[in-house]
Amino acid sequence: MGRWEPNARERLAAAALELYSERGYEQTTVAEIARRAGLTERTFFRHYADKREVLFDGSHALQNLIVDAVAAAPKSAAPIDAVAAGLDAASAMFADRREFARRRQAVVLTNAELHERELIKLASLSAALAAALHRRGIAESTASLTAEAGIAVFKVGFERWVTAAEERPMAQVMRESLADLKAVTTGGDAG
Amino acid sequence: MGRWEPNARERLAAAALELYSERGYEQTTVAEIARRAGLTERTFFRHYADKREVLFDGSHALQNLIVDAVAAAPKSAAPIDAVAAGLDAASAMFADRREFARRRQAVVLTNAELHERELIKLASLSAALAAALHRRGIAESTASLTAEAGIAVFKVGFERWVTAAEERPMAQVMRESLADLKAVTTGGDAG
DNA sequence: GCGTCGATGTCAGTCACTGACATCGACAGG
DNA sequence: CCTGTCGATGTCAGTGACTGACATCGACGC
Repeated sequence: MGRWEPNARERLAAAALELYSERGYEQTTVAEIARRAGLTERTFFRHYADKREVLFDGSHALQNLIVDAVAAAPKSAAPIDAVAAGLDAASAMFADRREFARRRQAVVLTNAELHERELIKLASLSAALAAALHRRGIAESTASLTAEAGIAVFKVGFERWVTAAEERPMAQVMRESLADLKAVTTGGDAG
Repeated sequence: MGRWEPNARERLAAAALELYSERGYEQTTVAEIARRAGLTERTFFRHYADKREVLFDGSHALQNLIVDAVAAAPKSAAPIDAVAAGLDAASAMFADRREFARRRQAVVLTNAELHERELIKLASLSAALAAALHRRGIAESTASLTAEAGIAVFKVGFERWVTAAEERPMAQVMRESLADLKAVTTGGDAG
């Protein structure tokens, strides 16, 4: 063991979410986050590239999960169905974290800088998704479009899932949202 | 006339795009932009909220244009067709600005902060689009999904239009992209 | 016991951004 | 013609995010 308490990174992430919730993102200084975690400002920046990134530690894992699920989908599956498999995998990750997701989302959506960061994480996810589809033999431009559509479903589905009055399985909400997209793009009625 | 050269705002925007292109966004200080425009750093921040915003002056006009076109679409038009009308209006705005759009896009996509800002502008556009669809009687959640799908088409279509070898009307590229989305969401073949 | 290593601390510096106050030509009213 | 207001700009001092250089010190291998 080192000279210090373990899990510095996790302590920083927890302290940041607390403080951003309590008094708002802008009203929180990095020095305060570090102090609450028992560390210094400089150490914060050794763990996280900036003040926003501390809320997005899990995004890389989520991306890998989705990409792997897309790659693992049966060869016969249509592009949109491979994407659906990715959404299922993502849903599994969030299954027992709805309360956490809700708290975090409340913070992210009330601050423009954090929202921007969320959006670029989703753009990165979209690019990775497009690459995974391309590896399945889909033309690049079509793959990008399919990926963007998948992210659109994810965004709307996530929003529906997080704000729903009664708790429902995220996978089910995602499938509904995907069905709505299909309905809406074919000119049919979705709701 | 005032004591100063007119069009301070435009001069700042031009100077910023030049400097960001020449030496990169991060290597450019706001003081340098202001100096090239014959102004001071403080004045820059009176015209633009931050160093990124100076490249996004037209986004509000674009949003209004699209929202108005959606509102003006025939009542009988399906949601997705109202969105298509919005994309047509957007295409008209860019008709004679392909070179400018290309230069600007090159800068925006090579810097993460600028890319983030672009994404949140598109998110704002998506929200406005959803609201316009909602005003047409579409259920809120369906409106959001349709709007997100429309933005996905816009993103991919814009990318195709800007990077295409031969110049083609943006409206045509957008309609192709929308057709591809429809094909892909119904499991058909798009390319 | 000793030297290396890795996580942290300390400190000084740059730059984005802000608030308070000063400047000064244009313009309106007298 | 004088004068007071106004709006765009300038000046200056400050805060806070973020960085580079260097110091510290327990763990661990030898």
